[in-house]
Amino acid sequence: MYRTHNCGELRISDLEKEVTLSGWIQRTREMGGMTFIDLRDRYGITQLVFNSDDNDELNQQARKLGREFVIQIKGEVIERSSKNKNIPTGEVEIKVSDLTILNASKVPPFTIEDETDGGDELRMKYRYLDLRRKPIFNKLKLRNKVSLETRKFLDSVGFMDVETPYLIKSTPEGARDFVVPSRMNQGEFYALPQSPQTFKQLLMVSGIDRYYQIVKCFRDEDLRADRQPEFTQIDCEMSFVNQEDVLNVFEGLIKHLFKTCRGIEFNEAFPRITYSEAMERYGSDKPDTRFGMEFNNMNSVTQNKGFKIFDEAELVLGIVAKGCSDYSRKQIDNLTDWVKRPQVGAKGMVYCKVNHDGSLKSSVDKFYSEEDLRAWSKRTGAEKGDLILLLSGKTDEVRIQMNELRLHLGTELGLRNPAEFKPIWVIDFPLLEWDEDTNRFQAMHHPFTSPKEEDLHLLDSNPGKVRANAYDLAMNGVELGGGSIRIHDKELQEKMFKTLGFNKEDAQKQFGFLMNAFEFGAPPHGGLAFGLDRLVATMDGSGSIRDYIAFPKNNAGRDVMIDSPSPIDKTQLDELGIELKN
RNA sequence: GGUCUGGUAGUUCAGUUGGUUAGAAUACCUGCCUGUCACGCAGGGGGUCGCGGGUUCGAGUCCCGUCCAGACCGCCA
Repeated sequence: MYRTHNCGELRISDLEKEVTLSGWIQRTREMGGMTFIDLRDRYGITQLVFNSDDNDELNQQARKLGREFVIQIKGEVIERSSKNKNIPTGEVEIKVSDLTILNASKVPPFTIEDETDGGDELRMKYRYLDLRRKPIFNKLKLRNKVSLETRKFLDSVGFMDVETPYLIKSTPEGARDFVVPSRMNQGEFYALPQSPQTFKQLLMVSGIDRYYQIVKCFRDEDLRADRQPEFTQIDCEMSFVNQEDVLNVFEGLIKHLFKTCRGIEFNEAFPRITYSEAMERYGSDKPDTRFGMEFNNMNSVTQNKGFKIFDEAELVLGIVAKGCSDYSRKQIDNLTDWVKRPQVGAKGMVYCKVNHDGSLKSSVDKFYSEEDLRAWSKRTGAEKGDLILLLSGKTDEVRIQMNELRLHLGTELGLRNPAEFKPIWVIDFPLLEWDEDTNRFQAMHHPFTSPKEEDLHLLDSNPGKVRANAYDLAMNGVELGGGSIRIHDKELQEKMFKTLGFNKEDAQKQFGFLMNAFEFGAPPHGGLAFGLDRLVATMDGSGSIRDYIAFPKNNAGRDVMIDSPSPIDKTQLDELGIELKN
């Protein structure tokens, strides 16, 4: 038997017990004739004590042990003469009578402590050591809890877990596919699913009625702090539902998860905002509503006063930075430089200070009278001590730029509290968006999304104006997930493919299986998918998903621990019928 | 594909206008220390300054190229 107890459970009530413990050596402290060892496992730390007065040989052995050695000990639980209130086991220690080294360890390349000295690169290379650290372990533990509670909740409301295949068919729509060559079908390739979308719809045709799956999805696109090439979705689909039904069920899921995993209760219904309103007020389809600083349309109070930049702009937007009227010239210059970076791309920024004495000072005083500026502060609701910032340009561009500025200022001013959670449903997404590169419309969500009934008549005349039965859940500026009510009618699905520029043959070749299925009694259905990695990270107040994945990939899509991807040898290539270009 | 930031001891970092033998902390090793718990004290070892080229009397420092890492833009139905 390797252990009678773990390293986190012994208490003062266990005094005089003979116990066996196993674990890793966190630290050794030598005190002349005494040696203290912190023994660590997943559950905690227990102090071992060796004394040369009792057993000099054993004490000498203990001194030879290094960090991260795996040992097993037998001994008696005794009361400490000086106690450590910082750890749960701090009142007791083990007077060791028997010591076995189960495995030695090299000196670890970084310290296995909460505040490690290891950098990201090193931690990823030795991820198995990184995972020994409590902060990282706790992240995986939270993920486990969220995953478990998701299953409990969805099961309790009748959802059934069904697995769908990972080796499927490549489609040109959407993200790039990871492809897998087929040995038995040379020259042909499987694709890894970007999502189980079509399969879950087919399961609705099968009468599964309520499906869910916590499932890996794969996208061969560039990475970000919140994007990995393989990621996990909570993927769901329901039959005989409208948008309202779907939103209610999954608002219930999110509330359940926050309550059970974080002890946070949302008493109100999640607010809803239409896509167009979200763009007008926040310039984003995933607004961070933890703070205000909403956009104000300044066109009527800034144009036709002789300032050419504003006069020629399609849209002039203003936001208020609370209490920032005493920003120095340098601070404002820094902000201006920030919005002019290529990543944001603004041409410039206009400011107007509403000073504490009520006077107004702007960077464009030459063009605007005091009265004009009064109108600005009235329009934006700026008060004494505030700073108004204005950007102008083409509507789409200036909204994106202002969104960046708003989030930047929100961060700078400490308004984005990681302990605060503000969910918001964004609804009524456009069905299509114009793609400049291919000169055609693309599905904003995916080609199976149903148009709003009342907008159907626009599908031929003005496709860009058609709204979809599509919805996202955003929280704290993060898109947690989204979904739609799907098309379940073959004719409409065919028309959709036509609008997207598919000819009939291609549509049949790629999605014939789905349209054929629609001819055999497809029920109305819809669903939604949450990104589990993002959800867990957001619930934990973190913007990066990497630490919530046991073995993540780096910026370039590489796993630096196992060093993949890697070349394969010629024999393997030959079997697959593949020849490399160079 | 692009922009930005970084790469110096095992690790995290400092290193001034280009100028002596490249430092600190921590980790590691040795010795001392009987109530430590970030123990303490004394001593010690440890460097191809990512790599290649260039400028210079002289390069960790400047220039060019390249590799690696991170953040972002494009991309992500």
